[in-house]
Amino acid sequence: MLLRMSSLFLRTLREDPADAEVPSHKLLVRGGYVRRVAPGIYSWLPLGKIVLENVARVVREEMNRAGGQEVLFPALLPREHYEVTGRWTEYGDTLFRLKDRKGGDYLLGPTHEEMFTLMVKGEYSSYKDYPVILYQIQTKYRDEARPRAGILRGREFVMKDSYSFDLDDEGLKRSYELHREAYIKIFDRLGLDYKMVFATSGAMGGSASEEFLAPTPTGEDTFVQCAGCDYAANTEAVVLAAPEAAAGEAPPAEVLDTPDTPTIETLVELLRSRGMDIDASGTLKNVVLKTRRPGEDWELLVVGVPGDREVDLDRLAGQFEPVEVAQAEPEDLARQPALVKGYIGPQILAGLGVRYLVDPLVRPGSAWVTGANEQDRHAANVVRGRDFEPDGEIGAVEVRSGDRCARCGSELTIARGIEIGHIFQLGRKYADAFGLDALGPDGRPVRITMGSYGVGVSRAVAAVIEQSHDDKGLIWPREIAPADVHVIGTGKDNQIEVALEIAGELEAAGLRVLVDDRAGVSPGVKFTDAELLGIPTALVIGRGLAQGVLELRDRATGAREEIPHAEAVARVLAAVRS
RNA sequence: CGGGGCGUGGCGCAGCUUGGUAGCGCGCUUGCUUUGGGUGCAAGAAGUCGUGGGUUCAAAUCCCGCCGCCCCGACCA
Repeated sequence: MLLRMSSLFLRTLREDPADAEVPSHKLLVRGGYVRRVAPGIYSWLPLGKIVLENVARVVREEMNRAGGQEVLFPALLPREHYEVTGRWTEYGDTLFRLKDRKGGDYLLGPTHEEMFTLMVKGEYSSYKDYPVILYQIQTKYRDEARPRAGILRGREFVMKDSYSFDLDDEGLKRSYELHREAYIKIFDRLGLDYKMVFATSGAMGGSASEEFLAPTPTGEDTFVQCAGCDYAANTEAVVLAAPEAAAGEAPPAEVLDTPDTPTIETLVELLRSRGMDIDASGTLKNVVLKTRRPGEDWELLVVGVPGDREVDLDRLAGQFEPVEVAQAEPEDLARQPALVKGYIGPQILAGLGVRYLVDPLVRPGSAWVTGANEQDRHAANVVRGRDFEPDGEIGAVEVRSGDRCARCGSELTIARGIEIGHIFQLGRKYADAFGLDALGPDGRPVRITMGSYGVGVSRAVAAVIEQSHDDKGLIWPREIAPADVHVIGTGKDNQIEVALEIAGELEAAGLRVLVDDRAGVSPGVKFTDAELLGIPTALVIGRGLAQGVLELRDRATGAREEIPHAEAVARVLAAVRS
């Protein structure tokens, strides 16, 4: 490949576009890689298109190596299949919907579980056919409430999604592992710094799930990582070390008169004034929420957390998906008069038929001061497992920097990252919806179990830039750079001819070459553009040419070295292949 | 959807307070100049001032409505 800048469809900008905020957006636009067409919708110019294809190529190679087979579904899909799984309605406003001339409903695919499931159902029917992994690299659409950050979060984006189909859980696990390994290779090759974080798709779903996050301050996902081991988790899925179990058996629960103590703060203050050794972390706060399945009524839910903690509604929402969670309103509480605001305790919840979940920090056997379900009264020594039994545990507390890792006990820190990949064991949700079975060896149908795996291809381009740029411009990792080497001819003699000559030799040697052969453009402009464009290696044919000297530059390190003209091709090859 | 900001040549902006018919930088065209860090000089091309209405002799500028865009939040398989 040989690109000549004298004819390349490229215009670089000296100023940041007014609508860009994050580095990847600014630099992609300034470097002439992309142009905005509408909010969250971008065109890719020649250099950008090359980079995008490079990322897709890496993804494709690794998916094929993992045994995946590439297919391609339409982006434009009929409503009916998404009706079967309920997603036509469940997906809400984020789904791009449209009508054809006959008034038929269509959508622009946000993800293609339905289509893959149907395709497999249509072709395969025997257990001998399985397992199988299919994938596509396709443009996806989501009508985001607020697209932002340029390429990072658009309404149209390129994504690789793959799906595994297995006969049993063991097979699913293997397919999941294959993807995990493939993703590691992909993101390594893309030159990304990334973390694999646990991202359980919820206490409700419960299947294994991990996200690949590229840590950067501009990321939208919050995760925790451990200072002491390699544990990392999405804040939705984080597991915190539970506190030490109290020694010995707690005395029987007792009810205390605690007038005017509707908040944890006032309660602790009162008890301390009576000489009790207690702080907020020894109290059990019970927060009333409500949940709603799609199309059903709200139900009350009480969540118990240590009194010094806040409930993280976002974290809960992620785990309840697609069930909605919200703070209960006074009128919701009114339906359960036994719940006395400010004095709610878990002791009576089971009797009321109100669902009660606790954060794992509320350990089995732990003793608490909590509400007595009477105005102005609290109860002490209320023990989980003795005086109340929750319906389950759910990570509910707002995670704090300094919380302890459940695995090694070290401190956790909170960081931000861009989600570039996600693998998870879907299970039989879609197979059930469409009745995807294989006929087993015993002549009976076996329900197929699926995995779902995504890589944000266009997003990865932006993520790479977020992690790899400086104040001068882009710094591409070799594997996805638009070219291997940028040959720059400066000067008024025969530098440009020599540049073209060397560029031709480099191309013949198998390199992808960008050559700056623009006449009448000053050296400063060429250097500045080269730094903006970010090709990893540059070869300058300039004033030293008469003495047989060229200059080899490394974009990432800024290193420059004078090399003999005669060795140029060999030296560039060595640099590119290092 | 709530809060904030902004719509003026291709891009980035000034002009609006105090109405008089549009300007700067970048880019683009032509000529000369310069050639290792965004050369210099000169001459040019290019704008329904988001949109509709109103006030006025006169509106980019004042008034009202609408539309759009950006940022923060809500939202985000």
